[in-house]
Amino acid sequence: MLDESARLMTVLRPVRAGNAFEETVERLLQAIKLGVVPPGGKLPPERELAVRLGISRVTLREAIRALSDAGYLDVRRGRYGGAFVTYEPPAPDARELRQAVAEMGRDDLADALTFRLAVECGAAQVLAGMELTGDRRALLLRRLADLNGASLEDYRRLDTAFHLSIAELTGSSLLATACADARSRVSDLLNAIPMLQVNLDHAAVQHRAIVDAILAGDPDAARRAMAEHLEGTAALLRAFLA
Amino acid sequence: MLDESARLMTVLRPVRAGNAFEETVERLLQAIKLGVVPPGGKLPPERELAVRLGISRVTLREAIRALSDAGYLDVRRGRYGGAFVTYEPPAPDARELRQAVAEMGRDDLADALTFRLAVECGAAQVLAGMELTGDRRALLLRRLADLNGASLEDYRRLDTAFHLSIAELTGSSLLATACADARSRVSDLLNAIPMLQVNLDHAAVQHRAIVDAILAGDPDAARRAMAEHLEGTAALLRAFLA
DNA sequence: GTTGATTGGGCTAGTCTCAGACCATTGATG
DNA sequence: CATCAATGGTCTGAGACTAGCCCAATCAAC
Repeated sequence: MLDESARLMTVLRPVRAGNAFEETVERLLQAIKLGVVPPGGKLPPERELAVRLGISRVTLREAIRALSDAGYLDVRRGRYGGAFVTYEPPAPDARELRQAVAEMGRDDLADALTFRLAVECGAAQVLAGMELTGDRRALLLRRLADLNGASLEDYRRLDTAFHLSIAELTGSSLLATACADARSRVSDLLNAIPMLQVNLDHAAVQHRAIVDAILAGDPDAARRAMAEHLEGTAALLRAFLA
Repeated sequence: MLDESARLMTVLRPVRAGNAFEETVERLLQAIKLGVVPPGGKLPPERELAVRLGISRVTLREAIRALSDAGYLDVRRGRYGGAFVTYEPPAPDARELRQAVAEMGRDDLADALTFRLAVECGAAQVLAGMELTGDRRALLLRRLADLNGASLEDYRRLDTAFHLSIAELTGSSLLATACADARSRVSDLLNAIPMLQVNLDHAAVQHRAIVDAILAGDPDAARRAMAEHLEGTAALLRAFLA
């Protein structure tokens, strides 16, 4: 896998991850699990959502039906109806963690963690190297404050929001997409990690360091702080698996 | 675009970039332009390639036909036949550069450059943080030597090979894919930049610094060297556009 | 030469997906 | 209580895509 053929594997990979139905289910699940549409929130109307996703209403409805059957959504008819998110992240549980890893495969896990480390550090570095308007600085600080004031129930969702905001603030939608993808690949695993106060305290310090480095315009420090933070959670994951 | 709806735009984006035919053309073009299949080289047989790309042979043949009509491929029948790459990167030309940027849009260009900066710096950082076997160290050095000994004709292709090797060596196929995608988005622009000896000399020094930092296991230095290198080519691009 | 393996070229029946139209339900509003 | 706008539910005909099969061309090996 070290020779020229590695590049063939990379570029000549499947054009599509599955059929339209499967890919749509995956995308909606990403929106739900990342908390883009929070519990109790409503997806956009079918007609609008189908246009956004670039698929037909029929296919979208099949996907919504599947997620409804699986208990992620509650679909209601009539005006002020819609598809409401009923999914709440399960309580952290080391047993579920081991199962989730088994489903995913250890190689894929390593791949996902490496990918996440690279793109999130890259985003932090890039953002720290940009000149930021007051608006953007304020948004970053607000996300940090939201996270620090979060209940245990909201913590994961606001943590996601904080991390994704860093990528979004770079203004690169490709980078934002990559970070969202990276996060959703490890989302189930992160949710399964018990939230101990010690870890939350460490995370808060690290989050603060990341924001400080970005606002100070220090790409090196931002990269280092983000790397330290992500390595921390990756180490937690590995610890629960050993 | 700074509020919650940014995440809706990111996650609820089109599920598919186009139909199977279009996506296949795009993928094959990526393989050709990145030099994964070099000029004179042959694509895998249709039956095998269709399986790899996860599409039907009919769709693949339509794509090959389109690229053949456009002059990228020469298709020959019979045993030892196949689809041979005839495309050679056009000679650098500032006029073509301006046109290529116009086709792509300045916002998309900024997006692509930001994305590339983030993922390639991330890859360099991650690789520098790993323990590398002798094999892998040797491969990296060989890619560097190949590049330094390249003719002007081969330079771009071997430069691509060098950069992509860094991502591939991390072992993360997600990261390798992201870097290949980033590179192909700016490939036409890079090809249009005149290759002046001064710039090549600068690049050689920077490539050396990147490899040294990676082999020394210094993620910070690797990130910094890669950022400096990429900012250099980005600056060249911007200069030719101003 | 003849042969045979390999490769592109082409056809068909069936499935997936789509666009668009129309129906059914709901609940705020007058 | 009647209305009506917004939303999910359903159907249909057309086009895209696929799997599988067989044909045609080429050329090394015998």
